[in-house]
Amino acid sequence: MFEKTYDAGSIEPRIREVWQDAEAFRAGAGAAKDADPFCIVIPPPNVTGSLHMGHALNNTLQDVLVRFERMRGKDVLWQPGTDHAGIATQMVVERQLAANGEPTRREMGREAFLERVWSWKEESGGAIKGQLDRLGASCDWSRERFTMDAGLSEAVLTVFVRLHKQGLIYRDKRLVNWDPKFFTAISDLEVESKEVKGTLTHFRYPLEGVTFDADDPSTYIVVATTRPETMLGDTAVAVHPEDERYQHLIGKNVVLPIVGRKIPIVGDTYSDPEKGSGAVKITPAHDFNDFEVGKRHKLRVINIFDEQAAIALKGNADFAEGLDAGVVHAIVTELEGKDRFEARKRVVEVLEQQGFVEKIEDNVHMVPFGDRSGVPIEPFLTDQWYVNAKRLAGPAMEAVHEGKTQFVPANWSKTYFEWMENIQPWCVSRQLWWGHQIPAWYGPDGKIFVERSEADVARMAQIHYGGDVTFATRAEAMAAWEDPETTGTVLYRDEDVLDTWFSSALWPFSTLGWPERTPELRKYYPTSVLSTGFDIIFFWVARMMMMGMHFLNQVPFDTVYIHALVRDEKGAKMSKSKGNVVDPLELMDEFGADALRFTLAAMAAQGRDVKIAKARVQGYRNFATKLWNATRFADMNECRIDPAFVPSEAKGTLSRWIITEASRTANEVTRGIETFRFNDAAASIYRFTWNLFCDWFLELSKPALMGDNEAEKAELRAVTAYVIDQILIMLHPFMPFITEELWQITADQAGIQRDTLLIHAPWPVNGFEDAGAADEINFVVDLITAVRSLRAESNVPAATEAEVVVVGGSRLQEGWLAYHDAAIRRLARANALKVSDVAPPNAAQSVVGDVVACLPLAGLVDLEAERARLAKELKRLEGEIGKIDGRLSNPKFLEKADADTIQEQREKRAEAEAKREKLEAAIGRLDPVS
RNA sequence: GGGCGGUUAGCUCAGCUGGUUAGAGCGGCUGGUUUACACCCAGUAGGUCGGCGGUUCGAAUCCGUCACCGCCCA
Repeated sequence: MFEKTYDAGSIEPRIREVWQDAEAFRAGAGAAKDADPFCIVIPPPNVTGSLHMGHALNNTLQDVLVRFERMRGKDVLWQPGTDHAGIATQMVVERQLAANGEPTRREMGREAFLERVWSWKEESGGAIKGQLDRLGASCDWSRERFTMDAGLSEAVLTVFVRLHKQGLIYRDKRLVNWDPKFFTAISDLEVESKEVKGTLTHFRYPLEGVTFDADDPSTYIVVATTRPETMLGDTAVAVHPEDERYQHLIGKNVVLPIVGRKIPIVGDTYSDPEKGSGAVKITPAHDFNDFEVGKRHKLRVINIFDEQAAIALKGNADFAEGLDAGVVHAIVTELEGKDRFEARKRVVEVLEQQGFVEKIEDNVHMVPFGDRSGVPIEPFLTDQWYVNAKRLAGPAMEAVHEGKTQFVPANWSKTYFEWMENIQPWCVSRQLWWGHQIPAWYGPDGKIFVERSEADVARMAQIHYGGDVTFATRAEAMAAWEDPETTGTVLYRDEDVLDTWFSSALWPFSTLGWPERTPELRKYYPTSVLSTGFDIIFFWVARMMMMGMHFLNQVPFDTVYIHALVRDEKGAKMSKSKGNVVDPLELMDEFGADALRFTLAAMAAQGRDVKIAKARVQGYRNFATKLWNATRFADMNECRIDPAFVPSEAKGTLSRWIITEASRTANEVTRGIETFRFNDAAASIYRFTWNLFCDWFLELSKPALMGDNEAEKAELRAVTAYVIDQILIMLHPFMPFITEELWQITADQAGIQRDTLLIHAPWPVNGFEDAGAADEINFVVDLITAVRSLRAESNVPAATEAEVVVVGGSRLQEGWLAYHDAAIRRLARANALKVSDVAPPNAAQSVVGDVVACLPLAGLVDLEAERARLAKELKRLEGEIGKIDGRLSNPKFLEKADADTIQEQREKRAEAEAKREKLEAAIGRLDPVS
């Protein structure tokens, strides 16, 4: 039964259950026979995550697509799941341990720790699933996957081993972005550069063979740095080869202060003569640019830090080489173990005392921060595993060039290409425990075995070494290798895990069962659409493209839809630290999931940011209520679904008009969704429902519904029920809950059984069109609007009924007026509707198309005001006619514009001219007869 | 420094391939207990489409340029 008001909070959980019981989201549910497949893989949210506005937007849009295609009868799979989020998850659990005062990760050991993470995952992970459910996301939860589950881990293993055998994964010693808080490498995409107020310290490096004199610039060279402490690892000074100031010094040495190392002055274009002194210090172990300079000049690479970015010079052979042992000892005593910031201070102090500091300036510069840890990243020289991304990028770029995958909006392909063209080797190893452990084993001779399993490794190792092969932890293996007593060969497995994105890159096919050749893989791959934010193009889209092309030789998806970024009302990016986060869960609590979804869809215009405003959500909540009440009204008037009703056979023009409009709307909504113009689709269904169906159709129907023409009444009732059904269908992808609920209620009221739930109801095709009916109803609508306007402007009290006289109507129009007499009188608040050849005296007048609506208001009309109003309208019209005349009298326009346009302008002019004449006549009538 | 995008009503935004009287929602104002709905109804005000220049018969729409704002990459 119909409750008085629509209550989203109580309806939504019930509808969710209905879908669940019907397994309505299951792959292929509701599909037509031999249907085309339609598949979307969800961008896997972090297992630690909770629903934020970006998720809400993205998943709403995906759900609109998915529900739409499902209703069109396609075989739909929306594949859900989460990723394991290496660093984030490990962090969460470590924090929990700390809060409980439990042993740390290192204290409890790898195995115990991983157990903890798993049990955390089982209990608290994946909260987002319930939140997506709340939103109405119709993913096939029975197929839910997790990047660490067995199947996906198998895929990861297969990919790693194969890429390694193909030479596309390799181990290398390079500078990485090192996170000194988490003690792990991270990819450059996980680094955020931020502006920081720091200092620029200018050092004087004395030239070799001259006596240093701070007052004599010819005895030293000035270098400026934002990171003074790294000078301990300097191995050169670079100047621009064409810089006249320094040319004579290239090839000479300077003596590094404190350290005493003699390091060369090299000529390299990296040094910018315009900047600072034009000379720069080169620290290959601690700066990416310097590393390149170092390679070009074969400079030594001296690492001065440990993994916490604290000074580590004790026992550091690279550092000690070529230095006086006493000096090394002094430096170690002074600085050993100090972190980089303390060391910075101390180094500057010492150099200052010795006169080596020329000046220290305030300086704003960019500093790289770890996006998870929030600490400055340290370029750090380590052994890591790399993917040869350049090789994989080729086919991935080619596929987009050839249009096999299309970006929507197309512009984003630029971003994709830009990154792909400049792609760097992808560092995939992470010094974490939570993740896919790298399938690489090390032997005592430095040999590395990359295989799918320990058994495979054992076999290969036996061939390589002969004799027994056993496995141990890294520490144990190292000890065994040192121990002369050891018999056989001891191997240990790489302790590191893979970047989470490595497994995410396989998502479009690993979730479908790859490397098994499953039926799902065959049916749904390549998937249809990938929907995501632009910030993920590099992280994910590009990598899925690379992996998909490499391993399946097919693109992972036909279309990449890039949605807007959600911002707050003022357009600022939402972030917890700014405190401007709008919580979608709260919005759903307050206004319902349908309202939130509709808002997001309506605001998802392409190429724009989405600024979420509460008032907007409220407005669409009101829309849901409006629909609810309209349906309730229809029910009160016994507008019941009539299964025998055939819309194309409706007789009344009002019926034929609204059916025409409904089918036009269906076309618009269809096109909107097909072209990812969600806002257009949403606007279209909104306008139809509220402004046409509720405001006009229902209002115009009222007299007939109240009247006693039973045949007419019966048809209107059937039409009303039919159109409501159409609205429910078209609106369902946007507002699934209220529509499904009404689908049930209306069926119950009609005492019929629906063939399917609304979620599987067929989408409308092949529209009905009766343009003649539209002419008639539009005439009536315009007339009513004009009369209402006249009343308001003439200050006719709402309660007063006035007479309406229509002047100059054709026979046809007079017929319309007679037919709709009751409706017009009702909506225009008229006690009589008359037709006349002459306008009554002292009437307020308004030109409606080719007739004039008159409101005779003896004594009530302010003639001056009326004249002014009509004159204003006349002026506007004359302006318009003038503009059109300008065009039509321009020979070049007639020559160059196409025939249709010219014809259109002529028609417009004729219309305007006719209206002008009526207006002039109307003004003439206001003059007292003289 | 390189690239991308934005600037349209008080606010938030539509306006696709040039020809519209430049639209919507919110907000404002006026008036409303009409067989649903005040989360409503009716009416109404409000815009030199950021500036300048160009292409064109015709520019909010295309091109250039400047200004301001935002984002991405160095």
